[in-house]
Parts: sequence; C-alpha cells; structure tokens
Amino acid sequence: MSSVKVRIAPSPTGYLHVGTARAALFNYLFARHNGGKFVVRIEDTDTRRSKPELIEPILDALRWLKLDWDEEIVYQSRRSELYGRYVDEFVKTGRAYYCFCTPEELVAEREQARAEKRNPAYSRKCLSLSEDEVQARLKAGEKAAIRVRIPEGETSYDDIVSGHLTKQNTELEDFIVARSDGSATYNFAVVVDDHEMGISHVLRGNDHITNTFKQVHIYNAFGWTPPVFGHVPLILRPDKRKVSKRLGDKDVGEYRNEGILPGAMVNYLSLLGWSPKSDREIYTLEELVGLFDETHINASNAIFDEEKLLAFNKTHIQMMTDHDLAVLAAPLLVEAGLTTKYWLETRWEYLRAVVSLFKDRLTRVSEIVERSGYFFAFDYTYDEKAETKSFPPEAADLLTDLAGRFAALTSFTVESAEQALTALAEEREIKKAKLIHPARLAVSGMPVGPGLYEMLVTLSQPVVVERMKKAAAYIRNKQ
RNA sequence: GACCCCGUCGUCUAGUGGUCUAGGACUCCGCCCUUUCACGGCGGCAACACGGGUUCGAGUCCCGUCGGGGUCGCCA
Repeated sequence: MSSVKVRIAPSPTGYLHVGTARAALFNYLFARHNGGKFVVRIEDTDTRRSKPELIEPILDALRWLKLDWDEEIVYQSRRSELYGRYVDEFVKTGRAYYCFCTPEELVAEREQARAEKRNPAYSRKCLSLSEDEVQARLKAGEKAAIRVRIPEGETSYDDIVSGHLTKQNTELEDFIVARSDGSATYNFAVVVDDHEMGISHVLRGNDHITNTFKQVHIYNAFGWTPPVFGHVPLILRPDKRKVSKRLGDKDVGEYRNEGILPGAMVNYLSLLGWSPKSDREIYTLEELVGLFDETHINASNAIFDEEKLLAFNKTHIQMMTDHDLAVLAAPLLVEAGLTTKYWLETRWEYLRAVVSLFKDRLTRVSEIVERSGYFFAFDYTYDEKAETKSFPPEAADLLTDLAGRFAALTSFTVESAEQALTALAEEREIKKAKLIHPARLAVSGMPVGPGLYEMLVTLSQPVVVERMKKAAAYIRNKQ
C-alpha cells in the first residue's frame, strides 16, 4: 500500500470520548502498520460551538494513549480562506447556489414536513431564483447560505467494511456547504482538507456513512479521487445507544483518573469492532501495530463493557514491572497524603516491595491508595468487624508471645517468620489461624491483604513487633 | 416516517459450505491452591433471531420477515 496517510479529526466540542479514541487508535494502527502517516486535524469550523480550551485536553488524552501523530496539527478554523476559494469555484461553475431562506423558515418547513409525514428535505425554493434577483438581493446586503445542487442519479463508493454502497441522489438533498457568514460547513471543509492534505484512507464511525455520500458527491463534482473509506462500527452503551457525553458516558480522561492504564484502554478498544482472528486477546500497542489489518474490521456495532475493560486493566497491571508500577503509584500515595515525595524517593526499594505485594490484587492502580496506607503510617484503626472475630481476649497473650518470638529472630524472613508462628501454634496446640488473623489485623488494621509473611517482612521486624505489642495492649484495655 | 448499516453465548468475538455435538475472552457458578483477599489451575452454565430458498450438505450463499443501531442541522 503506497503512501498511506490517515487522520483523526476531533471536534473541540467535548472531551475525547471512547468512540473517537477508538477511531484514533484504528487510524494510528493502520498508519503505523503500513509505514504511513497519522495526523491530527481539529475540526473547529463552528466558531460558536467549538471551545479552544478543549483542544489541549483532547491532545493530552491522545498522548496518554501513546497515539503520537505526525506533522503539524491542522486547524480548520485557520483555513477559511482556502475553503472560501473552493466555495466560490463551486458557485461559479454552477454546482452550488445561493439560498436566502432563513434558519427559522427552514426549521418551520422541516417541522411541517414531519407533521405531514413527508421527508424533511430542502424544498429547493431558492434554486429557481433568477440570476438577476440573486444579484440584487446580495447587493442589497441580504445574507445567503450556499447549497450544493445535487443532480439526478445515484452516488456510490466502496467501503472497506461494508462493501459497495449506493444511495439515490434524491435522498441526498441540497445540503449547505457555506453558512450565510461565508464560512464552510463540515461536509465541504472535510473534503477540501482531505484532498489538500493527501489523505489516502478515512476510517471513522459508521454514523458518518450518510455524510460520506455527500462528500463523495463533492469529490466527484471537483473531479477529485476520493480517499478510501472504511466505516467502523459504533461503540454503544449497555442500553445500546451511541455513547455520548450528554448521557453521562465517561471520556478517556475520566478513565485515566480512575486508574485505567493506557495500554489496557488501547487493548480493550482495539477489540471493539476489530479482531486479530486469534484466541489471544492481550496485546501491547506495539503488537497491535504489527497485527492490524483493516480488512478484519467488523461491521456490527459493539457495546462497551466496563467489566471487561477492568479485567484487561488487571491483566495489564500484572504485566508491568514493579518499578513501573511504583512510578505510577508514587504520586497517588503522595496526593492522598500517605507519604511525601521525598520519603518515597529515599526509600524506593521499599515502595517497590510494597507495590509488588499488591500487583496481583489491583483492578485499578489507584486502589493501592486505600489498601496500602499501613505501609506508610501507623495511624490506622482496626477494622471493626474483623476485630470482633480476630481480637478475642486471648489474642492479647498470643500476640505478645508472637511478638517476642519475632523479636528474637536474628534473620526476619518469610521462612523464619512462618516457622516462628507455626512453632507457637504447635506449642499452644491451637490452629495457625488463631495467630494469623490477629497478626494480620494487628499490623495492618485490615482483614485482607497480601500474604501475611511477605507483608510482615516488608513492614520490617521492628515495625511488626511494635504493632503487635500495641495491639495486645489495645485488646487488654478493652476488657 | 424515509434512507442507510447491522444481526453467533448477557457482553466482546472466532467461524469464509462438510473438520460445528459452534472455539476463545469477560461476567457468573463449582472445585483445587491458599487457614485472608487476590493471582494461578481445572471444570461448568450460556449463542448461530425467524421463515423460505440454493445445495448431497448451510452459522457460513440468496430472498423475505422480525429485531437493533445510525442519519435526516447555516453541528461535527
């Protein structure tokens, strides 16, 4: 495939949602797989609705996903002159015409059409205006939008995903290509840009299929060769509606804040509407680049299943090295007030050991905050429910005894700690559980957590001894 | 409503006429491992929307029905 160039064209009217992220991913994978270019174009032709302050968050989300782009970012808002030239040419050559209908009139027409169960297509009222009248009204300062004149016939193109698609031109209607303020609308600007930028393939959501016919018509009218189109299936909510910010669907940034790994998001998204045709599901971005094949894009819409995203996240966390996980966990722990940046930096090995204990137990990286507090401070309270079960009166004596034995160990290791505990249980003829549960609660305040002995060793001998003695005193005090 | 797209377990999917008593993953349920919670291992529940064709043979091809989604803006 020669000179592949694709683009992701987000509109800064909202944050990056999963649908756009997935489209970006497919375009990125397609470009990288074929040694082509992946560029970003900001579609902000609608000055009223576009919010410049949303551009950076969108780019940030793209960077976070590691979908790095080539070349300079193109802003449609800075290319109005270019569109204007083509619009003029369109009008001059008779492929478009002035329309003096006001938005209010058009809305009224549409409403009436719907009420009468007719199709709400434009009436073409202004198409029959005489050249003289048009010029006179323009000269008088009347505002006019510009509409394409759709000829009779049909428009068709070959879609990578859905095959040969055809639409009768009567279904297209004379859509507006330039607003009455002279600015080009989406369907026109997109064609000019994709053509000027040398875009070879357009992979986008199938909610654009209707637009594609309109755009293909413009390409044809200009005598340009359209890019190859591929309409990927939509990502739906569990209620089967298109994902939408309005309905409260999370954007990529929110998933990021919730502790989702970019690799997990990319991996999960890659399998929504595409398949490597393999039983394997876990891949890195690099592996996906190697595997991506646009002919394997599905045609049917997919429901976004957060449960499965979470499962992927869990797996991707397990795939990380202790060091990398520690890098992610550190700022979260500091932010939560559990420790300080300086403290962690001077005790990196400790952090790494702690993180390692939790690696197989985290669904989200952020969970480490609420689960590992006792590794950084001895200010926790004992879990109430666990206390009634694990801190019976006799536990005080047992903890004191166990603390003494731990203190006496010359080498505090997983093996020696377990041996000491086992020995005590045997001597007292009690189940090990009678020691394990109180010990866990004493040193962590929690009924659940990492393996007891690993946890003890990581906390260190003096800390463990101190905490067990404190717990013993606490139990006696309760009596 | 019109037009367009789509239709395999609850969800994501494999399946390109016979190897399908339909495979994998998530979820859920058992068992093992572990005297915690997980990880891991093993096993289980669960689907070809329906009806006609075509064919020796259809999840796979064709048509229809039904169902779902999308679009119908001087938004993108």
